[in-house]
Amino acid sequence: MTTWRTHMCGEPTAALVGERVTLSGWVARRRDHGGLVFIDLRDRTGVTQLVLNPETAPEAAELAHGIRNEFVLRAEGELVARASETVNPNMPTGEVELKVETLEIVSRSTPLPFQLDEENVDETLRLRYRWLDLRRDKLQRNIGLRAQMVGIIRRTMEEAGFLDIQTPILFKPTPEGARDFIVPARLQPGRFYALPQSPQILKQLTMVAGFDRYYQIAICFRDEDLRADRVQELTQLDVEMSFPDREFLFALMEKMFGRIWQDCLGIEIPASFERMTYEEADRRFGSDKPDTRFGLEIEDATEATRGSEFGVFAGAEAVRFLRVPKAFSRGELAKLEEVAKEWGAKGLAYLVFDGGEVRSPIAKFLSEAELAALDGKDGETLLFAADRHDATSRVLGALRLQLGRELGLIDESAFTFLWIYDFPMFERDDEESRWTAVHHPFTRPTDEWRPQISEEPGKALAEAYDLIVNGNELGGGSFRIHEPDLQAEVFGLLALSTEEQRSKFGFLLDALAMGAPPHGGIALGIDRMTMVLAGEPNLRDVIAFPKNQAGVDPMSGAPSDVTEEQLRELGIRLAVPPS
RNA sequence: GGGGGCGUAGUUCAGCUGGUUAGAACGCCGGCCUGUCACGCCGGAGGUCGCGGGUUCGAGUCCCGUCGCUCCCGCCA
Repeated sequence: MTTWRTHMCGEPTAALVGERVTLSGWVARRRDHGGLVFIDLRDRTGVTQLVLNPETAPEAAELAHGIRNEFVLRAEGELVARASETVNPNMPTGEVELKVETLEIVSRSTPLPFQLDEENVDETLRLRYRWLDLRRDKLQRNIGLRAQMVGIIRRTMEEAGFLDIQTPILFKPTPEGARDFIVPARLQPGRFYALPQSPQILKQLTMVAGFDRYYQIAICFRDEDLRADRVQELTQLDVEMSFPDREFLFALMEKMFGRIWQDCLGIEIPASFERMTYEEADRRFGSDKPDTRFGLEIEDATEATRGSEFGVFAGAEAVRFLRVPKAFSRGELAKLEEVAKEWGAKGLAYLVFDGGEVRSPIAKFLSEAELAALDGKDGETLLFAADRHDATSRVLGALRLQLGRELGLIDESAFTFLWIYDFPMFERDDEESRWTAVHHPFTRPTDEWRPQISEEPGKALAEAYDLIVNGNELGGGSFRIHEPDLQAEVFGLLALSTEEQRSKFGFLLDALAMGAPPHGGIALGIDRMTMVLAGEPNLRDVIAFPKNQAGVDPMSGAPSDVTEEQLRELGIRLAVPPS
């Protein structure tokens, strides 16, 4: 209770009837009857109806005629029960109203650039007037959920003995990963800091420093192109522990998510999450982040069609298919083929089992035995990909997701939590014909693979894991390399010369050589977690002040030009004219 | 870097196979209204049809270019 208000606008109930109440908030709507005026007064907690009666409060009623949407008011009076026929069952405070005696216009508003209750407002406009946009129910809820979630995260980590340690924002460029945001260093002309893509190395150093358990809600910067689920500055829960144990780490995260879902949504989730190897996820779902809210799993027909007369099948490394519970029309199949081609397929072979017939251009090439092995039921369509194994995964994984959505197979109210583990250490970069790290270069191989990663880098498995919820990668982590010789071996496989290793990561190798404990951890995307929690398809709607897809903030105009003087101080000359 | 979609009052949208003065709702301005809750009623203002060019007797509509936004691919250790 302050001089501004005795209650929040969402609080008045029948229990408060008869009390003197003062509310402050925004005008959500005004209904001016010429005599009586009704105003819906809103704050973060809800809405209460104000009634202004010219007979009992002539000054306040007079003032109310000039009030418009989004004015800020302070209203004082008696909270009264509404007559039964005027109760509004659609609002939580609908049984009561504030009979205003004193009204104060605290702050006025110009006419709004858009209506707060209008749907589909152009996003540039929303971002330009973000302070208004944020007043809308949905964004109030999203930002509120996010704050609640971060509170639970901090409590959970503190209880488990993790120390919140801040790491620098101005750090060293790390050209191995995403593109860096670069910051010129005025005190060191011609040199640059980089904004961290993640505090990865620094958190490892806190382990070498003996802090044992570290966490941080860290902002990470990646200068890459944006998507609905990707921003340039992301917030992550960054966690690291010494003498790590995977069961301990998984259980801690499961406890944290359990609390978040319970407190924020009132939903009980499994006490421990399902687990799946990378190989199994790829085999069954064609993805390393499968959405397991629905089936439609990929089936394999490689062996069944090995000797087929259909050359495309017989000659392919893998023949795999989706068994879709629908007999598609020719037009639908043409569209699906377009999708398959977008994902790199040359075409889309299919068998439609429809009314006792098989509709398909390829059926005539398949033997009775082959058809029998595929076991098509009436009303089904089998969609095939025949190619290298990874290509069939890509195509069928994408088709599966699209069909899951289109055919309504996804239970939108469900949450499926899933650990994926046993990731490969390396993948081949065909363009540069070298190995790159699947997770990052500091990830250790599994104990089994440790002695032999250099012999078969393409097969080596990493002690790495991802957490997937409803097909969204919420984060991932690994156990790290704490032995300088192993780290050097991995750097070598990644085609980093000894000189590069020293210049880029010398401090890490030095640290590992001075008593580094085994350590490992995880990082979870706070923005994406909020997205899943709030059921938002777009990351920007869970971030208070996001930038658009071009990395521009329509509100402030950032990024912007700097003055000649600023550039001169930094020793920088532009090679492109200022836009 | 590539592909798809969108761009018409302040806002959300309609505008047909090219054809008179580009409409509606909300918002805004003026007036009326004492139980509304998307209050109601009467009246009014408000448009570079993103921008440039072309085709045509005539372009919001067709064509070319361009800009902006958005979704996706690439990219994101």
